[in-house]
Amino acid sequence: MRLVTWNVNSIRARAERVGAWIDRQQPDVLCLQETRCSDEDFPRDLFEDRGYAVEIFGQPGRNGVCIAAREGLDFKRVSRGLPDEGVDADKRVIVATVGGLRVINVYVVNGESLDSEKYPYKLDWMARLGELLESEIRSCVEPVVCLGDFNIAPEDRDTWKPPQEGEQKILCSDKERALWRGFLDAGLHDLHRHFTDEEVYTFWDYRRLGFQKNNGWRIDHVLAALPAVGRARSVEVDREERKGKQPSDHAPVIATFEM
DNA sequence: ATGGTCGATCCTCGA
Repeated sequence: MRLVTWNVNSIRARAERVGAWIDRQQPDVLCLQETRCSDEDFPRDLFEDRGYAVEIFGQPGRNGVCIAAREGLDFKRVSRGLPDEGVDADKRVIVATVGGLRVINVYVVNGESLDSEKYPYKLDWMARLGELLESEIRSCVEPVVCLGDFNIAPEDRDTWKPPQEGEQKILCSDKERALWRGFLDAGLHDLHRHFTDEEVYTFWDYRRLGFQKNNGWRIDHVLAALPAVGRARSVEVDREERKGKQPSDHAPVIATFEM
């Protein structure tokens, strides 16, 4: 089972690259973030023509998530959004049982900076995600996997430019990292760290020649609860996909499971 | 020393 998370930064702008990548990499389940597209405008054919079913949760212009899965893997119990959200809430999470896993695909709030009003929103959103995760882990019969763009570098080695001693920076702040550790305390394991101590990045800013200088961040993660950790075999970042013409600013992360 | 992008949408905002 090849399970993928990839922030594509617009599914319509990325359609050609996403299609070619699927053809090469043959994922079984593909969790995308920042589709940046209304459900009405979503290019379903991109997936369906390749033999994938797709469940979408989008909004015009920003955010938006989807899960595509090889036909036959059988989507069940699909849910959209965090519990008790209004209809106008950001479209940032979609959950489905597919391929024998409980898959929680998330696009965590970026937060912008610590003095932005988006920062407390991020902390609150993460706390509410934490409640969803605990509830899924507690109640779900299938092994739980939560993957996506978490907009968190869990440790200083997960960014090219860690904060100075005593400094608080977005994606690295004590409060963000405490919420991240809360996910781990709930029983989830960071699969990348489960397999390796390697420093790898998943995101490089388009600005300031981020990729050329390897000024990157490891902010796209695959978290797995215990039964799924036992089935996990590898986690790889497809850094090559960040190269070339019109790449997303994030690389895909591929986790494999023996099911 | 500094700034160097991209995408969607409206000519700015968000990342």
